[in-house]
Amino acid sequence: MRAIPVTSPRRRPRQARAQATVEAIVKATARVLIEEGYDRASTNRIAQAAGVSIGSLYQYFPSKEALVAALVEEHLSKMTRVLSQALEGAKSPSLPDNASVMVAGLVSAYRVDPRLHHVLCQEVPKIGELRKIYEFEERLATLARSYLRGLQHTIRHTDLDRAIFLLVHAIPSVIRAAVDADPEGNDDARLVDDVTDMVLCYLMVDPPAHRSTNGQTAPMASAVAATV
Amino acid sequence: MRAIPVTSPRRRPRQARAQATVEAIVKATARVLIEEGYDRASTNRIAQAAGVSIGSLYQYFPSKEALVAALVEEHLSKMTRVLSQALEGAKSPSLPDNASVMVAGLVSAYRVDPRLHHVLCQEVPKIGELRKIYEFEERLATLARSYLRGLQHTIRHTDLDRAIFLLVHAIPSVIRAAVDADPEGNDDARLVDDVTDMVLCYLMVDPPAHRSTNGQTAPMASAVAATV
Amino acid sequence: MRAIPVTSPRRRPRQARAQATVEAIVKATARVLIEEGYDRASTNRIAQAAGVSIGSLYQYFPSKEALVAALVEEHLSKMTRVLSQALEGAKSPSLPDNASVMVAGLVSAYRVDPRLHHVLCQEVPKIGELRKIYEFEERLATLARSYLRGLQHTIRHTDLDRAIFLLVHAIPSVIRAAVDADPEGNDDARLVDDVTDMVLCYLMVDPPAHRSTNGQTAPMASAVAATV
Amino acid sequence: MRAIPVTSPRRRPRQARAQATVEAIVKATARVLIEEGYDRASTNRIAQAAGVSIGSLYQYFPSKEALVAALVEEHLSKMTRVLSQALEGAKSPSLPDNASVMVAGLVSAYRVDPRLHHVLCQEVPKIGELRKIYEFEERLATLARSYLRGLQHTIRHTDLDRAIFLLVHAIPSVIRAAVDADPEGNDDARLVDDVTDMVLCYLMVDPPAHRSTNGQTAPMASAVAATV
DNA sequence: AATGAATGAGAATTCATTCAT
DNA sequence: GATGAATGAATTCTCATTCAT
Repeated sequence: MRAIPVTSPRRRPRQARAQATVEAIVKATARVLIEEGYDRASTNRIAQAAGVSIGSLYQYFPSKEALVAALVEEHLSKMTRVLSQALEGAKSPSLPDNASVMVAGLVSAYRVDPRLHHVLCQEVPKIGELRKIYEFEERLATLARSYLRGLQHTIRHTDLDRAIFLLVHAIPSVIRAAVDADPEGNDDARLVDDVTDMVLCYLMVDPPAHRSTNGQTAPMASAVAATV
Repeated sequence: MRAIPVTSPRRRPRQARAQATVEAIVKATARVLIEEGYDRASTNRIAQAAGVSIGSLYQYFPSKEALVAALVEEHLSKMTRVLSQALEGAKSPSLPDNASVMVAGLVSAYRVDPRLHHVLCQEVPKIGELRKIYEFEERLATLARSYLRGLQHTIRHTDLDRAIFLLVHAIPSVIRAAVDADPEGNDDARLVDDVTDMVLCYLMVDPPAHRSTNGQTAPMASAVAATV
Repeated sequence: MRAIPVTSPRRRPRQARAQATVEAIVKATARVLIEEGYDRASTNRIAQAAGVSIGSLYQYFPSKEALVAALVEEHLSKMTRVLSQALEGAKSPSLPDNASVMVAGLVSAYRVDPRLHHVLCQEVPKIGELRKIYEFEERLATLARSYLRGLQHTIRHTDLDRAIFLLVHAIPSVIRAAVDADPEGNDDARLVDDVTDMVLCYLMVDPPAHRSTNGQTAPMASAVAATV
Repeated sequence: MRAIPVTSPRRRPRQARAQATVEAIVKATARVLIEEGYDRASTNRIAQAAGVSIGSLYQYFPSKEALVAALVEEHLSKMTRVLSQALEGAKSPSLPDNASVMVAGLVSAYRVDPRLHHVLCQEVPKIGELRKIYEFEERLATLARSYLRGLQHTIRHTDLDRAIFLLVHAIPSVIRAAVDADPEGNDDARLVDDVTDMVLCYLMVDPPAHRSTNGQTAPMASAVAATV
């Protein structure tokens, strides 16, 4: 099958100068990936974009894949951090409240760098370390599972894992599509409402009263979304 | 930015033999794409896999992109055909009935060649003609729009396009994930039920009685699914 | 330890044109190896020296090692051929007669392309297929063994294999050194005599009468040598 | 042709610490050369193996060639030292006695670091200073010449230089082969006997009585060998 | 003196594509 | 029409060497 190249970083930069170089390289990787696409993103081009010699690039990254893997890792941790921060505020035990905060957090996460995310998901071959892009959704599933377990009684589904499987695949792709379609994020409040609505309809035995308001933004939910 | 190569087929083969050659090449492209991934899939390898000389390949396809574009086209039309066939049978005007048939049709469509679909969606750079892979979901949206317009009164949403946007992105990604996770398709009946349930919850003012059955397959829906 | 690269030839040339290309490449490899040494002999330089594009080179040889391996093989078979031809003539069962013919044959073999032989032995890393340069001496040992077994009674040594081990390592290196020191081969007749003398002294219970003639060429032996 | 790089050591280290560094580097060179082969032995790898920064390496050695040249020098002087020590003991004017001591000394010399010797002889390109590896055999020739001149009358050969040429190329290669084939040196005593026997047969008008004992170790000779 | 970051020429190798037969 | 030989730009990656700290 396919060979999996080495992706573990090569040398830990000790001096500040080297740290800067590494960062410049990773940043340049993102830029080139976005602007040129995965297969046009040659290591030379990336080095050039980073204002660094090709030798320096290989001093820190043993292969092109290692480069992208580092970027994936960074991007993922950014998304995770954004999501976590968004979730910190709201600790209401109510599913509806939480759902909208969660969805709003997700939207923020997917706003971190949508164009990079796109390339990482749609062009990068998912081999070895590069499979890690999928991890965000896995973390999401874990998160959802642990939260929803405590609310089993308000949920229609007997098979919670199954319900989570559906949501964890349905929600991100809706958000991703919406984010891609609306780069400025003008409509994010409504997006949050719509997705939240979808989630609540799907999960709850008795969905909340705003059930029929789709098309008009429900005030509270969008207030939360706007703060993200 | 990125150059978009010529992708229109070079010459329409008139003779049966040539037709066979073209088919062999496209089939080989699919095979190599699946086995090697996009960037390892060289035209020489494809020609070899097709049992054809590289010269012959270029006789019919002016570039690698044209080759993959042809494959995308073929794959898309197969999926569309499978979906259409699935929809032909059921003409009940009832949304619940139709939804499950539709979902079952979609599942069948995504079963056409999941591994190829994966490569086409997750690896192939989406430039020029290769964007066409997104067309399936666009066709889906059109289909849904025209069907649901007639049922506005049974639907919660005032902004139908918006609701369709959500569904059209949510449903395929759930199905794709489920199909990838269950290559044999043993659980397809349940998948159809679950997704249908999700759709109906989301769309209908008064979702049907089986609302709370998730985790147990609703007989009727799975009966339909089984016939696909 | 050290990675062993692929060395089996890539594609069998079918057309005459390709055959010529392959030959040109191997010839160029020898030339560049001799002129530049192993580590300066880049595949690009070789391709250029062969008047062929680098792509053509890799069409037929999957790696630099494969290239050198092919050369080794060719060189070895040339040497073997020359030796065999030299041995064909003389079928006398007498050890002295045979020895000088054998030695003369060896000298001719080591004259095939001494500079190439030198690089192949002294610079090329002996990994994988490239170990084969050592095979000539192994073949020699086999040859000597089968011949000398029939003459056990005229030989001083009870442990024949041991005696052969010594000779098989002693003789070629003397010849090689002499060949390198005398590129024109003016002194080959004397070389044959000297080495033959050495062999006979070493092997025979009663070495022949010319034992003390070293320094003056014994007529018969040199006559044989001259015909090679 | 080939450029010959600077090989003279850059600065004579005066301090003990620097001396230690230099030694560590040369030792590391040997290690890496043996383990990785010449072309995989990069200066960075060597510096790392020496536990020294690449900058320090270049402080003492102006080039890779200088590094290897220093190693060659060291290795050669070790071999010479071992040989000299072995010769010191025996000062008998008898050729047979001396021959076996000499051969035993040679065996010890070639046992100094056979794997390094192998790389140095068989892989390192013999340019510039690196030709020095051949010097050992040249010193040997000188040694043999000066010793044997005094024994002309017991020797069959009128052309002594010629005889020495043969021996000086024959003997080391036999010893090298035997040493490589028997890394533990279990058979060294016999090796010494066999080679000595070969030498005496070749040189002497009346070879000693043990002429026919090959295959059984002659007691005295092996006694000497055992003491080395 | 020492460190290790940085350099960039150059090596091996691939692959889309062209062209002679 | 078909074949497959040939092309060479482009890519990944290494390594001897220099230089700032």
